[in-house]
Amino acid sequence: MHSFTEENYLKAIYKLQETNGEVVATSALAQVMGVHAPSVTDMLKRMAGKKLVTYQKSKGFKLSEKGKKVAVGIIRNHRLWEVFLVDKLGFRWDEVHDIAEQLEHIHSEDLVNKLDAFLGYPKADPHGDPIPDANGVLPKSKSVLLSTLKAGDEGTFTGVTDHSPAFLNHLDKSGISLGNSIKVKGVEEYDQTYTLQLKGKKEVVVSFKVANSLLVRG
Amino acid sequence: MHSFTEENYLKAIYKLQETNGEVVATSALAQVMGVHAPSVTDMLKRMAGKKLVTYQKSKGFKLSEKGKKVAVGIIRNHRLWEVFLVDKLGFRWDEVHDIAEQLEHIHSEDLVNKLDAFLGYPKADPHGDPIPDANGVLPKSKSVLLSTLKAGDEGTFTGVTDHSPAFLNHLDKSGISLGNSIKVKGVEEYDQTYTLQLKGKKEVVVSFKVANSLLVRG
DNA sequence: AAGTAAAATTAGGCTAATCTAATTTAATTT
DNA sequence: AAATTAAATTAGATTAGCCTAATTTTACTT
Ligand SMILES: [Mn+2]
Ligand SMILES: [Mn+2]
Ligand SMILES: [Mn+2]
Ligand SMILES: [Mn+2]
Repeated sequence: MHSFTEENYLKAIYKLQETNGEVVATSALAQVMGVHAPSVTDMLKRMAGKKLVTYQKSKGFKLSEKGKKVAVGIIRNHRLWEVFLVDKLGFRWDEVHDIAEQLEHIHSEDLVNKLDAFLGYPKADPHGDPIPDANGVLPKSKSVLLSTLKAGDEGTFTGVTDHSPAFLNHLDKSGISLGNSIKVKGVEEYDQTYTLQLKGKKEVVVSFKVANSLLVRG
Repeated sequence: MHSFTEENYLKAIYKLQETNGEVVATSALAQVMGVHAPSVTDMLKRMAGKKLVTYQKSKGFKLSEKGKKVAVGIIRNHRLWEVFLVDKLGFRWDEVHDIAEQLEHIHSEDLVNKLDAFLGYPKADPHGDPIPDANGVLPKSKSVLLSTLKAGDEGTFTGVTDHSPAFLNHLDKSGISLGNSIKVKGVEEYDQTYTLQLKGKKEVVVSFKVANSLLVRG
């Protein structure tokens, strides 16, 4: 079907469109793919030939409907495998991403759907990212960054925007886990340090850097 | 690490050495890999450069210790994934091979060992093929072909030598499953048709072609 | 509007893995 | 032992995905 490389480009373009708007720049894609700009131009021409992206010379490009479908499929695979690795095999949430990067490219509709059933049709992966259903429908998130809350606000910790092992480990050490109820006790004026009250646990102080990578739902 | 292609070559060479003796011919490998002879020569030169095979121009080649280790690792992956697909996801034994051909190339020691534990350290895959342990040790099989038995002999059905879905489906239809106790009631002189008594079940008649693809242990 | 800086593309090359056609080496037959 | 056939290798191309260096296009300043 499609090569791993194509699938990785599609996924990268999808995520860039999600965060940076419809049209993607060659340089931005080169950066996230870890290749140089001419390689992207080259690849995009081939992908445009296969109708996976719409491409206008020097104007940028975006996914076609077909390309979007493939991208969402890969994301579905990735997140379901992450759930498997954590829930069934006992991996920690900071260990699974790289393995899922490989597993996401296994081609079998049947497999991913049976895996989905085996896992009990999870709605989110171990990092709180929503899992597209078999039709490619991805629930719209209602979460906001913890850094947008003020003293007195409350919410539930639903996800992270930084997926690095370093950050995830830091959260573990701080005793903050997905699903925790969080109340903002105070925000330091000077450096925006957050003092949090975790439901039934002790208070935790987190930097702005951390607060700015945590998603909460009111 | 190694490319999928390299891994597939290594696995193919390993299996050829197992059945056809130490030294493998270019043409034989080309045949099972589904490529033409010059491609094999080419690939072998590269693999010899990486010390995965020992190669003497026009004399044939065999796996190095290093190459053998990689091959057995791939086989371990393949067979464990097949167990997962059948035991956990509910696939039939005739459906899993192609998916396992993909899964076997996932690179993670940690993953395969956790999978092994999750499955309860199975000794054989759904087709009865032995699973190498984490050290690459592969139990020597004590099974023989059903076609070598005579009237009155008994045994347990432990594996197949033909892994095609067509054959596996045929066995299902005949009501013959892995682990069944089998007694040879008689062998037809003319065409070597076998009449079998399955423990607690009705008699089954199978052709020589079938008897010649079934492994039994005395 | 012209000049400069940044972004994108073109041109030309490289490697892995494949191919076909031609040639060489080894094995069999007579 | 010579002739023939079969197996293997060499020679020369191709494709996907990448690279660097050079050029062109677009965006931003003055
Ligand atoms: Mn991930
Ligand atoms: Mn994730
Ligand atoms: Mn198999
Ligand atoms: Mn098998």
